[in-house]
Amino acid sequence: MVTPKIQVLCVDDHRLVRRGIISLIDLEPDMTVVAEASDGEEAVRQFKQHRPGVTLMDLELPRMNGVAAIRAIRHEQPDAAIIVLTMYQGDEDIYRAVQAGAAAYLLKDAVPEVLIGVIRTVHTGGQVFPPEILAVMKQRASEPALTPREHQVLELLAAGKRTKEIAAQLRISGETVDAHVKSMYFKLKVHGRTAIVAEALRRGIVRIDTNLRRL
Amino acid sequence: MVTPKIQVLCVDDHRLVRRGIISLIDLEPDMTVVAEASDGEEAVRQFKQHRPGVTLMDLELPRMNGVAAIRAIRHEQPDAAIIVLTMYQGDEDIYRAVQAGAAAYLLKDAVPEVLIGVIRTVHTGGQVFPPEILAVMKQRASEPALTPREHQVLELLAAGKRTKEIAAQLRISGETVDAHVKSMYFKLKVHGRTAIVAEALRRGIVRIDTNLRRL
DNA sequence: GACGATATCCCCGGTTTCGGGGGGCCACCC
DNA sequence: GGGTGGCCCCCCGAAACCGGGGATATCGTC
Repeated sequence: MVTPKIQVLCVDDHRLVRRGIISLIDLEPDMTVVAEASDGEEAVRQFKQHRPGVTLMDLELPRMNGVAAIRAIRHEQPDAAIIVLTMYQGDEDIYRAVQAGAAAYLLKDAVPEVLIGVIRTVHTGGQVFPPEILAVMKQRASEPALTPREHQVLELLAAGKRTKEIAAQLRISGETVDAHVKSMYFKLKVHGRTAIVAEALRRGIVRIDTNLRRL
Repeated sequence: MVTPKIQVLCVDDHRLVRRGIISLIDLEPDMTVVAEASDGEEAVRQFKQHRPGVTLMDLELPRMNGVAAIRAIRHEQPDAAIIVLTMYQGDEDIYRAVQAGAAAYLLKDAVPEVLIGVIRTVHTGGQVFPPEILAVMKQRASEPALTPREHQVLELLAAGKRTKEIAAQLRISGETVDAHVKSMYFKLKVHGRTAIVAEALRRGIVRIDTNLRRL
């Protein structure tokens, strides 16, 4: 009698990483990688097509980020088991991914055996959050969230723009920009323009775009 | 008659990535991974012990960064063939790694066949720099370099500190800090505190420390 | 309909930064 | 011994930012 294998979808934008994960999983007799994807949109497509029992998802993806992909997949199938497997990039990622419905959160330097174990666990409906991840989640939950507008302002701030430029781009007055910035000083408990940018980057609230320089 | 295999040292802090690389290389009949390392210091140790024909090196490593490890290895053996295999993190990395003596620079999403080919090339003394990497090198070479002092100031600036704090920490006057900052405005062609931080991060000149939050 | 959260705009006094300018010291190289 | 470059210090007016305060409107929720 043949037990059906656990079908895994592997999403990561780096070929070599996918390669490593696949070689690892296919070593196990009771699981197999049925599809891979290198960006968020493809991940959703592949999910719809293959309906894998478990999805392994990186968060930093081109075209559609991991969190958005998780949301799309869970919208498609609300009980989809998704494991986030990513580098640590700040607390915010963890919070967002869990909000979006991730069933587990692992860092990329996890030992192979743990990954295998987690796949089995989430496949049967379980969740796995290591203690350090849980600690971040609890911490984060106790902190005030930024409003959408504040987030927009923060984004532009982190892009190096100054009050006037932000005001122009958002079509609001400079005073309003200031008001949002001041509100964030309180929420993030920092003082100063550069400090807020540093803190936001450290927490992973915003990112800088590191693309190969436009030539 | 047996041709000796190309001996490879694989350095990366993520187990899964090493795993992928190894499974790839060991598939080739004429090469084999003889050692791995997950941080810079271990990389140097392993190099001394095994004297591999080719070293695959990530740049973001704990304990000793990749560039420093490259320097240490080349100091040990000036003709050591080292391939940098990393995610793109800003132009500065490329420049520094090449300065340190890297024989090739590949991005982590390179196709496996390319990696294999590059290993063979550098093993016979060759160099491989893809056109986009070359372009960055040329561009960077034409730009003014920051002085050590400026770099220090930039680091503190990116940590969110303001003029006074930087002055205190560096034991210089606030005016001098300003002078350095102004000099960098010119060199980096930006205006404003937040802009200089954004630009420095984008280029990879400085980094923010993203460690799991100290609890 | 009252309430809370969000978003907008405003005022104001004090501090910091910006962007010019200036000069002096030292070490290294030609 | 005269450059050159890094580093340090200073001045000043204009602009930006800081950190309080308050006012109004909207939009949900309860």
